[in-house]
Amino acid sequence: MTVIVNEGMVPMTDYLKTIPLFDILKTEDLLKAGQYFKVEELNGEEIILNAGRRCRRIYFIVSGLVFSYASDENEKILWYEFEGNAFTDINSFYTQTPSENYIRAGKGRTTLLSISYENLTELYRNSHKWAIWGTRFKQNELVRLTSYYEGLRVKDASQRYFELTEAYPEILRQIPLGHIASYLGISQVSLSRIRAGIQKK
Amino acid sequence: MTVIVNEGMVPMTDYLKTIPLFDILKTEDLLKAGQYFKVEELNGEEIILNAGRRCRRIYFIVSGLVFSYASDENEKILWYEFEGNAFTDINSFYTQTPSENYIRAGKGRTTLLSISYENLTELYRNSHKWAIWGTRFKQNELVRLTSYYEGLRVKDASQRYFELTEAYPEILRQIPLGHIASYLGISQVSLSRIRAGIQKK
DNA sequence: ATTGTTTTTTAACAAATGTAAAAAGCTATC
DNA sequence: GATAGCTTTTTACATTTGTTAAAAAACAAT
Repeated sequence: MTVIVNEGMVPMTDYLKTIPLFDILKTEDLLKAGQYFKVEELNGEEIILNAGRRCRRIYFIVSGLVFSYASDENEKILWYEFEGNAFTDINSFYTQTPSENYIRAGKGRTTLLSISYENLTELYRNSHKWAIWGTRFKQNELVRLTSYYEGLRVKDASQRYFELTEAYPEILRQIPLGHIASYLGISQVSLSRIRAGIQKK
Repeated sequence: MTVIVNEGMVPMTDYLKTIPLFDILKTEDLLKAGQYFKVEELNGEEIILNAGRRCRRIYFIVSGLVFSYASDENEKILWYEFEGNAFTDINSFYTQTPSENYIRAGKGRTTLLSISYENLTELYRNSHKWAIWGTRFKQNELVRLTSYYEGLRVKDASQRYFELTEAYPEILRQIPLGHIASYLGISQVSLSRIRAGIQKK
């Protein structure tokens, strides 16, 4: 059950300031944008976006985690995202067309900030500062995407697994191994083999 | 040998107008930016970026084609880019750190527009219009990257090969099959098998 | 504790893919 | 048109990886 929290009680800028991505903006810029953002809280593994529907919003994870998976029979995990980062279905959101993927919250409590495509575009049009933020933000997204996907091409699965466990040791313990395997682009059996150290080196 | 052509002879706006990506900008905006861009012409398979060096510029392909490959022993092809599109080493360019990959021009003649990271950032700072263009441009890049890489995860190699040959039939004939195989994420032998129709379906 | 449920590992097998090397096909040049 | 050099296909083999199924382990709950 989606719950929209703290309407007008906690200032929106307080929420925005919890997200490092907004660090380059001044308080006055955040104030200008506050009206466009929404806070919501999810409990359990709720679906945030259904395949076939247009993704209307981009989300910023205040706490918890979120993942997306393909709508084919394998339901392959496409992306996992953690606290402090942004999340959306890139294709659906930026082209405003129906999505081929699902987005779901992880177990436990998840707190999200979000803004609609229309409002974000409007923000860029109305504020030079926010437009510059937009170029910076999307640069970061490009770098993150590219790092992940080039890694998928250049590194082998066990290397990627060990990098992942080093980067997010605690978070990974909350995620079923089947999902991690899928995220790494391998089967759960292969991941078990890697974990067992059967893999050379 | 890199040749910088047409210094001051053909107005830069004429070059910029050949790139569809700049369509949303008015002539006055293009004029404002003309001084920042450079035109160059390459003959043969010249190296545009060496691994280990910082990628200083983002390129727009007026004609010809360009590709990047990893600096590991396999020299895996990471990306092919065609006429009308932008090209850079995303990690190196947007973080201004040394690159792990090479960028090279394809065979034949290649004409490129380019702008440095510093000048691009400056353009965003000086012009709200260009900053908005920047958000739009990077959105497109995000969508293109995501489409390609999600395809890599969800579709099998033969499906991707046939999609590629449908999209760029003439261009593919100029590219050695080893490169195409690498781009598709498979070995050249596997690609030969696909082409021979050994593959089921 | 014991039972039931879920997650993870193991085992056995089949299928796909890569590697290396040889063969065939092209292109260009003398 | 013969030779050399390059690209592509084929062959044979080894390895990896996925699939299915079952066993084991871990976790919850009564």
